[in-house]
Formats: sequence, structure tokens, C-alpha cells
Amino acid sequence: MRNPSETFSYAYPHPAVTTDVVVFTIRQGRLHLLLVKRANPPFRGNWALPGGFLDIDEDLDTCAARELAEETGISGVYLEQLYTFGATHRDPRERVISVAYYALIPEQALLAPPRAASDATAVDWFDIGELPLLAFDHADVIDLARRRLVAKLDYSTIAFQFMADTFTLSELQSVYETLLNQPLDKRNFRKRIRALDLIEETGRLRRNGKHRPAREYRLRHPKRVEIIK
Amino acid sequence: MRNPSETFSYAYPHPAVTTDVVVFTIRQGRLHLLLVKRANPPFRGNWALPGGFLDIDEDLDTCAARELAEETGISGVYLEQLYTFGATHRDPRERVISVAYYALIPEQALLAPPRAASDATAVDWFDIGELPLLAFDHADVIDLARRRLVAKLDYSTIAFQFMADTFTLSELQSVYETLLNQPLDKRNFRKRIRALDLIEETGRLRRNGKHRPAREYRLRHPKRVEIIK
DNA sequence: TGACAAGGTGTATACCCGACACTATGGTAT
DNA sequence: ATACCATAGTGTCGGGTATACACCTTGTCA
Repeated sequence: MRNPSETFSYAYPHPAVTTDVVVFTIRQGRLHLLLVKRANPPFRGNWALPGGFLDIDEDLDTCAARELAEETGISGVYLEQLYTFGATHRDPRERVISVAYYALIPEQALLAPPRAASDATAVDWFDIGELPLLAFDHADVIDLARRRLVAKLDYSTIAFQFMADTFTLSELQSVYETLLNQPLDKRNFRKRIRALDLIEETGRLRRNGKHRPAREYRLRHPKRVEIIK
Repeated sequence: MRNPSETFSYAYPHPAVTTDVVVFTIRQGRLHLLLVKRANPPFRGNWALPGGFLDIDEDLDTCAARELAEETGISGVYLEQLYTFGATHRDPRERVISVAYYALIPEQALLAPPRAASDATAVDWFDIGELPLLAFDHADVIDLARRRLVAKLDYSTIAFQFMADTFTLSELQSVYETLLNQPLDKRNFRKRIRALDLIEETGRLRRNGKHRPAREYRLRHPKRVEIIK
């Protein structure tokens, strides 16, 4: 624990640096994200993105991954730097530069509901269409993250990062339909996915209900996100 | 003991925040960028990106624009945030977070050679294929900026930001060829540009040598960079 | 064993992109 | 004035890629 009486002095004023993480997942066919309810001022009682101050000997990526792990217990997921927000008045306490990240996690990866960390009184998932009032400029951060995510669908294989280790083509199509907010043609979709040559059959069948079981697939290179055409 | 009026103290250590700018232009059919020679340690005498510390009451974008103006005298040009670099040891003095930007300027915008600012002993343009040894992690910053720029050619109208107020289609094609590092078919190129419906004829002719003059064009919305298809 | 519900498959058409060669026009030299 | 030079400017055809579209298959459950 840090000595509370210790201070750190500089010849010039220094801003504080935080990372905030927009954690996306898909639940029940809807895009959701994780928010925490702030336990302390400013914006006490408001919902906000999980995030926190950069440790002085910690890389930015590490900081974002640590915040993500602390809030959700999830690690090893897709995490990408989004944008850095630094408007002078975005935090009323002091000058704060926020390096925003976004993360994509499979629905199935959430074994238990996330527990509230020390600086949050609650943690919950919200449908992206039904967000509460947000602290700071976090509504802007979320908006940019959502647009980046949708844009990347077109030219990368990022959507696969929402999938569990194994999945069916119908599940994958459902993820694309949710993100694009439009139905897709089943045959054309499968043709396009097959042409990417990124997945392989596990050989097993997935039984999801009282109907014909679906073939189960896995990514050949699970962590890799590729740029396509 | 330092005069308390000249020091700034915090309960937690704070990193310093800088912006660095990769300033691209095209000269003589080659992609160039602007570097400054450092007057002070660390890396004294090395070439580096123009940039500097964020003022405590200054937005990030403003800081980048200010650095750009101080080093080149240019303002009102395309300037976009690129990425934030924050590896723990990237600056030997103290922890420094660098918010990197990149700027695109028309060759003709440079009225005079840039003058050296106070913390630089020289300022000069370098062909991107003939860069000197660079300070800090600036080689990484430049590499990322170049890749972002080339990627954006495909899905945005960013290349137009290299053009002067008026230009010919041959000049525009030459910019694309330089950036893509390959020759393009003249008829296909013109067909594609015309289809974008972004430019209009000025009605004047541009006389560039002892041959047929070219029609002069201008952008309908000069500052706008659009996402295409 | 029949009904249900989702899984799985191919073809025909439209559109877009790339390959390709010649004429037009102004400048300059003789 | 005339001929030559250098860049400006223009259209078509073919191949490949993306889209529209409908029916049979298979396992479950009543």
C-alpha cells in the first residue's frame, strides 16, 4: 500500500492518465456492454466504463488488461486500443487523459456474473440500445467503439472474437446479423465464410434443440484477427 | 529545495504526456516526412518527430496542431490522431505517454523551408525510404502512420488532402501512385475518381509544360474526408 | 410415424473492376 | 507555318465477384 503522506512533485503540471475499456459481448442476440456504478465522486452513483489509473511502471495495454480482469475476471480476450480522449474538462477533479480500449468477449466466457470492485457499487451488462446516463464523456467513447467495431466487420475477422472455442455457422451468422442489424442470406454467408478458409470442422455435432444438430467448427488460429481484402 | 510555486505535487505519480506528429507530404513524387534534430538530451543530435509536452489546459488535438504550427508554420491541414504509445521505458528521463498524430500537407503549402524551433538544431524533410536513425520509439510511430495512411487510401478520400486547392487529374493520380508504390491505369483511375463525385472543374486550364494543358479541378468540400464503400 | 424446427446445399444474374490503344491539344524548334 | 514532342483525354469488352433465390435433410418430440 502506498504511504498516504507521500507526494510526487514535478517542475511542470502533469495530467493523470487512465485507461477505460468498452467491453462488448453478445447476449440473447443483442449487443451488450459492461458498465460499473461509481462508488465515489465525481459522478457518484452514475454508470461508467470500467477503467482506472495507469500505474507508473505499467504499459498501457497491461493497464487495460488489468482493469478488464479486475472487473470481469476475464483475461486472454481480444483487446485493442481505440482512441485517446483528453478534453480539458472531461474530469472535474484534475486533468485526466483517458486511453480508451475495447474488448470483445464470447457470451459463454462469463462463468459468473461480474463482481463489483472496490470503487464500484454494482457491475452489470446493458443492452447497447438501453444505456443509462453515463459519467464523464463515456457516451462518446462507447459511440466511437461501436462504430469502430462495425467498420472492422467489413475488413477483418474481428467478429470471430465473439465466438466460443467451438461454434456453429448459424451462431456465427447470428453474431454478424446482430452487429450489422440486418438479416443475411444463409447460403451467401456460408459461401463467404468458407472462402476465408479460417475455420475447420471439429467433427462433432452440436445439439441445440429439438431439430437437426449443427456441425461444430473451430478457428484454425483462435487469437488471430486478420485483415481481409 | 525547489520553490514550491514552481513545483506541482500529486498524491500518486503522474506520467508526462506529449503529442508527436508524423507530418507527411509528397515531394518530387516521393513520400516525405518532417523531422527535427534534437538540441537536448536524451537523444541529443538524433532526428525525431516534431512534438512536445501537453499544456495542462490544452486539448490533445490543439497540442498537436500547435506543435505542427510551431515546426512548420502550417495550420488548417488534415490532422488525425494515430495511436498512443506508452511503453514504460520509451523515454529514459521519466514516464512519458505519447499521443501520436499524423498530418497530411500539400507540397505547395510549404512557402518557406521550416525554421528550427528552440528545442531543435535543425528541421528537414526526409524521403521515407531514407530515414536517419530516430530517437525514442519514433521509427515505430512512423511505421504505423505509414500503414494507416496506405490503408485509408482504399476506403477514404484521404489522398485528396495532399492536393493544393486546385489540381489536375494527372497530379492526383501521381499522388496515388506514389502512396501505393505502383503505376495505375489512367482511364480506370479517372473513371473511379469521377464516380466519387467529389470534385468539380474550375473551368480553367493548368499549363505545366510544353504540351497540352490539363483541366483544373477543385474539391467540392475541401476539408471533408469521406469514407467510401 | 408425422409434424416441427433448424441445418444444409447450387445456380443464374447483375454489377464492378481491370485490361487495353488511340486521338487531341498546346508548346517549341526549325 | 509546319512538324514534332509530350502530356491530356476518352470507351469497350470480359472475367470475376456478389447477390437473389427455394427446397431437401435430419433429429426431436408428441
